[in-house]
Amino acid sequence: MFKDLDPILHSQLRLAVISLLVSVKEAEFTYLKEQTDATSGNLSVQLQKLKEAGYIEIEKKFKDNYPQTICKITPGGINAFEEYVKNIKSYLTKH
Amino acid sequence: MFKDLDPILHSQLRLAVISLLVSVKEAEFTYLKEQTDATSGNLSVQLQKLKEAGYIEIEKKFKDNYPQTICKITPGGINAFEEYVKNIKSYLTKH
DNA sequence: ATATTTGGTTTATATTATAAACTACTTTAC
DNA sequence: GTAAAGTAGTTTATAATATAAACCAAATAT
Repeated sequence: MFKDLDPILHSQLRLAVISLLVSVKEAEFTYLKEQTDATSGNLSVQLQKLKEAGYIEIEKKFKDNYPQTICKITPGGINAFEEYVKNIKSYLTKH
Repeated sequence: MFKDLDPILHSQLRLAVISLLVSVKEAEFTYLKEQTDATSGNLSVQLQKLKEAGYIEIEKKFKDNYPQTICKITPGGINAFEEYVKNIKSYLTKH
């Protein structure tokens, strides 16, 4: 009846991040922070978790002398997102 | 861009319970436990939280000598569910 | 030069979710 | 009639999460 929801994605911030990365494919830390309205600390922690889960890759560079963190979604991340979307729909309609 | 998700409903078990109660209007503890595949302890705790939030009402009776817990959704619960459904959709499509 | 800003990370704390243990009673089997 | 197993939960303890606060290193502005 109810499909299990991937706990990695069942988190407001992590879901928002993946939702963004699914379309843009690549985004800066600051862009994600802006779009999700998260605090830096929270975003930093949640990005690490998405990375540990293999859902995103994180690349650290420098841009105009400042550190720059770039995030990209992986095929596993895309897949997990699509699964999640499919599964949560079982909760959203009346039974 | 992303709407905030009611933390009371952004929980797999509580969302499942509300999803059920939205259609059936009234259900026993044991029925909810069966349908959601939850442990008794977890269900008990989450029902209390839904009650504290004013999303459900809980009535305790006896049926055939056994204790019976009946749950009903409130107008506030219905409203919160509909809001939640609307809001989570902002996460589920590509941006 | 020192104060502030940028772009983060780490650590500590509060909140949640889950599981395990327990309560209270009933039914069934001996 | 009493011991064992089952019903219907609640409470408590533990693990997992989210959030905030503090911190770091370097750059820029005053």
